Amino acid sequence: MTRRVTSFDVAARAGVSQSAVSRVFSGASASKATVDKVREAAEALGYRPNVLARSLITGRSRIIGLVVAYLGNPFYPDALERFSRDLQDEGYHTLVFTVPEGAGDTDTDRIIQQMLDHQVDGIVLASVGLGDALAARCEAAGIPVVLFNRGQAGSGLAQVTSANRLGGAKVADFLVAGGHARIGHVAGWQGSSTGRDRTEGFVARLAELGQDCVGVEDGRYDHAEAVRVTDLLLAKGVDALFVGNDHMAFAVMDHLRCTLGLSVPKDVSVVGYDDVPMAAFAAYDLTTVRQPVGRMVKTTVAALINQIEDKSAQAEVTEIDGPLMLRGSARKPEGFA
Amino acid sequence: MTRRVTSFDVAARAGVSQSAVSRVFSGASASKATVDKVREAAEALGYRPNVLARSLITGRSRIIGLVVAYLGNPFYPDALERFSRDLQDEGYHTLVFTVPEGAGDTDTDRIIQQMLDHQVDGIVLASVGLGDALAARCEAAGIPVVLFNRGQAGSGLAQVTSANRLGGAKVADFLVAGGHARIGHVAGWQGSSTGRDRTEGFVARLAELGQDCVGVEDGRYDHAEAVRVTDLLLAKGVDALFVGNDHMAFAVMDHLRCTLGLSVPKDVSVVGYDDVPMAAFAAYDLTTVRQPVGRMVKTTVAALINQIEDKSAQAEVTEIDGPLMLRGSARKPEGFA
DNA sequence: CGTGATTTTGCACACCTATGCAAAGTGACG
DNA sequence: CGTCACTTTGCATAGGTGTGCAAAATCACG
Repeated sequence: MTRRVTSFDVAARAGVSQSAVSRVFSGASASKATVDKVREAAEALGYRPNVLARSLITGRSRIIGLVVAYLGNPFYPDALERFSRDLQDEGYHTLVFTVPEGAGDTDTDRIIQQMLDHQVDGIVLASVGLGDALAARCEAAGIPVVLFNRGQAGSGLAQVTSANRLGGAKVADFLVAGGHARIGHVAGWQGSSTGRDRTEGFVARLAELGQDCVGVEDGRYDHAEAVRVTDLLLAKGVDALFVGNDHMAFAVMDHLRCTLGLSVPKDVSVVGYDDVPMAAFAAYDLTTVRQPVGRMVKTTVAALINQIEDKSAQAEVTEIDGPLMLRGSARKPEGFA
Repeated sequence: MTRRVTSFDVAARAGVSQSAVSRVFSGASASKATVDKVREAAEALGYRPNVLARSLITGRSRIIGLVVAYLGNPFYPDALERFSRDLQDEGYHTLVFTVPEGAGDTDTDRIIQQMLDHQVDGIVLASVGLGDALAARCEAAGIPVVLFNRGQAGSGLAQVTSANRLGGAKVADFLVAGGHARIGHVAGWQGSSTGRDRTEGFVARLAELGQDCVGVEDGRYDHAEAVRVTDLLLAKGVDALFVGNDHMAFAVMDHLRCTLGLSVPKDVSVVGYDDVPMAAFAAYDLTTVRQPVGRMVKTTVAALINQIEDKSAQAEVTEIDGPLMLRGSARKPEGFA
């Protein structure tokens, strides 16, 4: 195995100093003549700057830590793929950390520690619960953090979500317009801001419209749990269900149709949240609120890079609106916009 | 922002030399007394070794590059999650690279280059086509590579797949035992070894059983394409379809049931390949060959680490057998084992 | 206690690049 | 040509760790 070719080798061949080589490759000023000589020598030798050495001295690794909890919900692989792509386009790379199923603060802290070890320039926390200690740790280390698809009030951290309250309200409007009289809600995990916000927006709008929600049960973003609480709501005689995310909605629909032999939307209308690709599959054809992943990711990346490049930048809280996708799993009001 | 605490700081406080600190943290030999002093000082100062500096000098980054093409097929997020976890357990981290949809060799090469730049200790290529140049490049750079869920004959690279030929044969056995007379095949992309192997195993076993395959059409692992060729096969009057992976099978089933109004499995039996979590959803209840992701990933990780730690290690080619999961999308032969 | 074998320790350097600083170079203008 | 403003260049050092080498310390044993 042959030794790596270094900037000194290039310098020697080009007849300049090592600094000159460094300057050419880090985009600092240099005369046309030098640039040409260096470029040619580098080409000939197959030189590439050593990223590690560069990071060591600049203190910037151009690596972003992406923490993600559960890829079983297809919303996240989609987001992950886009993060990787968008970050690549910006010259950054993605170090992925998965936090184990029932991870406590200890695990999260260990992961944060590992990210600090790798000197990541920024962190995206995708939908992971986090202790208060975290914000402080990152603050101390001066590492920008953006929460993706989850908020934490008063944390002072930047965050990007969809307009969850508004989304919930849209569903309420839609179901009421559809003439549903007994509406139930399989909520997203109430320990998460997204879950709470969707529920709040939904219930509040129902009230505004003069309807009571027949029942709200926490489905905890879990298949089995969603099915269990669906039965509770059915016992109350619901004719429509707003389910906290698509992933649970699939389980609910399967349960209604295949286990109970009910018809969707004839017996029960079902509305989800996320608009994952699968929601458009004919087997489900799920009416759902779209979370605009693409824009959410782009916004997150922009916010992160902004913070990285300008440490004094404000931590912004962004909500991105998404449309209600009208499909076949819920009765359609006539002429509903 | 306070300066990082270095091994010199710890050394000073512990009253030893910097080398001693280094030795303690890199697990080299040291006296009990030194170890204790260093540990205590490090604890007090909150010292953590600088990973970059360490990597720079050892030439080992403890980072694995994971290249993945398409996360829309839920098989890959599952694998990705497991890779991240298993590698974390082994003290490695995962740098994710996504290769754009219609990427040519140029893109792949650029990605490889970026991984070399980051001095990854090893590379997992998950189901990505690759030019011949690649193997040479990695060979030259001395970086171990393992192909995951795709093989390349004669590349000399290590690879881990499921027993695709055998799997295809199992499906043939099953469908014939089920009394199907006109069997068709929506093949996985024939440009990939997995696609070809499954098809070969399937067709060969059918022949052994004295049956002709009514038709074989390349579905290219793509929804729309799978649907298109399904129509071609239906025109030939098939009563059973073996589909090259679950992801396509869902599209095929949706098409058969929802667009054409056919019954699965009454009119047409459908069998998939992968056993992604969704295959067990009641809406599909897909009979399929399981790819044991867990074991495949563990095997891949083991093979990779083995190669990293012992550069002279042979590049092994491993096939892992998985069972046929009997569900409701295909007619069941009586007493089929 | 003396001697040789073995372990522990510190010194100094290597890994490879970026950057502050001062010297050298370039060009403009009177 | 002289002066000044400005750009380019090389020198030297920093960034934080691992490791070969030789000196020092420890241990075993007669």
